[in-house]
Amino acid sequence: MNLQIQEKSGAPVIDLALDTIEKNKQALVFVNTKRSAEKCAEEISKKIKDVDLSDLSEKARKALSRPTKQCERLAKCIKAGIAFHHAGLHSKQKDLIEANFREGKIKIICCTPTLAAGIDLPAFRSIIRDVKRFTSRGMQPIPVLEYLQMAGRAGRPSFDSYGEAIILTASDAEKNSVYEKFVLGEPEDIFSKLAVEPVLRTYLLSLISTKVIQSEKEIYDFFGKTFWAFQFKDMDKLKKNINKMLKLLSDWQFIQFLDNKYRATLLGRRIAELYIDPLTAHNFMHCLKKAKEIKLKPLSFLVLICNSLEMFPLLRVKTKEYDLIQEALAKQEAFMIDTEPSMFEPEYDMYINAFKTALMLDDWIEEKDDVYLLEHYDVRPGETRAKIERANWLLYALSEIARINQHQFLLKDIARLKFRLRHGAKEELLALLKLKNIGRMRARKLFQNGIKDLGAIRKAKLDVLEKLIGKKLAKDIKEQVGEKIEEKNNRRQLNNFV
DNA sequence: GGACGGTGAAACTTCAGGTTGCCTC
DNA sequence: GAAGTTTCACCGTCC
Repeated sequence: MNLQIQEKSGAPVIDLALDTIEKNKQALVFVNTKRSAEKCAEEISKKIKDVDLSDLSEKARKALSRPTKQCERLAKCIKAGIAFHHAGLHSKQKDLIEANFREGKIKIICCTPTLAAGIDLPAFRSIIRDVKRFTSRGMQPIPVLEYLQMAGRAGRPSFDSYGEAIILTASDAEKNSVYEKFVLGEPEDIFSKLAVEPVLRTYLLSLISTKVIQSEKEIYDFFGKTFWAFQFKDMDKLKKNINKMLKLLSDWQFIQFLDNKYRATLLGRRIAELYIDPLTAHNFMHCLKKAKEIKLKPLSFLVLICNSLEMFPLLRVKTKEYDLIQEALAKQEAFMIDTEPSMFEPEYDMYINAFKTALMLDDWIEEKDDVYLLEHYDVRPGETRAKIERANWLLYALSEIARINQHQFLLKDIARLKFRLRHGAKEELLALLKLKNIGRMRARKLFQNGIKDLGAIRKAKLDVLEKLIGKKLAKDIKEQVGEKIEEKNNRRQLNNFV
């Protein structure tokens, strides 16, 4: 098909976006980095003059209690009916963008592959600016499967009879190769992930634990029927891999071999239930043994959990901050449960990244806000939330492992940390945070005004509370601490403020 | 003559996203 | 590998 677009800006992406809007249609622009998504949206929005979505823009700006630079930038774009979308956005902002794109208010979304799959957000055009992405092996073409996902966003069944998927290239040569690879090319074969060690050991333990497979024969039979075996073909090598994992699981005492049957130990069963990598569990156990000899603080636990595969991808220590992080690490060394690898070992990079990630979480529980975290760690609200959730799960797993291994003295500390992590608050707010509808902001406000626990709420005058957190909420928390407030008001359900 | 501001080239820096789980402290 | 950002030299303008 021949597509003629008026050249206006010198940048094909912008021209295409403007053309789409002129046709009164919508488009998704796919780029390969978060930074590019933001920049691209910004550039397009600069060209738009006659649109003013101020209300929507304000909503996006105020999604967090204090707007980050990212919020400001997004708000500016949305004002012109353009948005960017990537994993760094807060979920409130993602929802806002998606909903308003569906409604047709937002015309263009510049995004990373977040919108390629999973979410049903069709547009008239899919504009694919980048078909290469940085990987550990340098810049690599994206898989054909991924191209198909992006292209598949084009064409809204209820609005258009067809859609347009457009790849942008820089030269004729590139145009031809891209056409051959993506448009004419076959999608890649799918490869079984069972071959990856962490996955294999996790499933092996899980299957033994649930008694799906117990004898050696059953184990081989089961895995022999998997897609992995079908693809891999070499059953001897397969058995070797399985045996290696079985030995590891036995050495770690997660399984036992009795009467020709593998059985999960109590510990192994719990680990399978927790669904963490047995290696992570083993490392937790190994480190907890040393816990008694070390003066522990929240950061100790945070580094321990960050230093596991489940926390990937970790925050990266950037060239400029390398010395700073290293210095911080040296200062905290005495509190670490994990043994720090030597600087010359390959694990050191992961360790220092884990340490940085832990520092970020440590600042979060010291009530630092998103603005601070973005400036100091280059971590965006969406990414922070994802890390917190993951850390929460791992802390739960850690406490379960501590319990089973008779480290009862640690349970309280871990539970407190978990609670603090969930709320992003200092220890002193713990009592107030137990109230429904009271998050770190409101709890801090109450605390600063001398209301420091549930008893203080009981004693506090209603009008004092009302001034601090509003009428409805004041009554609500009074009732939560067991007082009855006479007034026939509809009780409104408020969202949790975390 | 010096402060200031705009411009552009060169030097650096950084680089997607998704899933798993439990209950309460 | 390349986009995006930062840095810095250079030049013109204004007071």
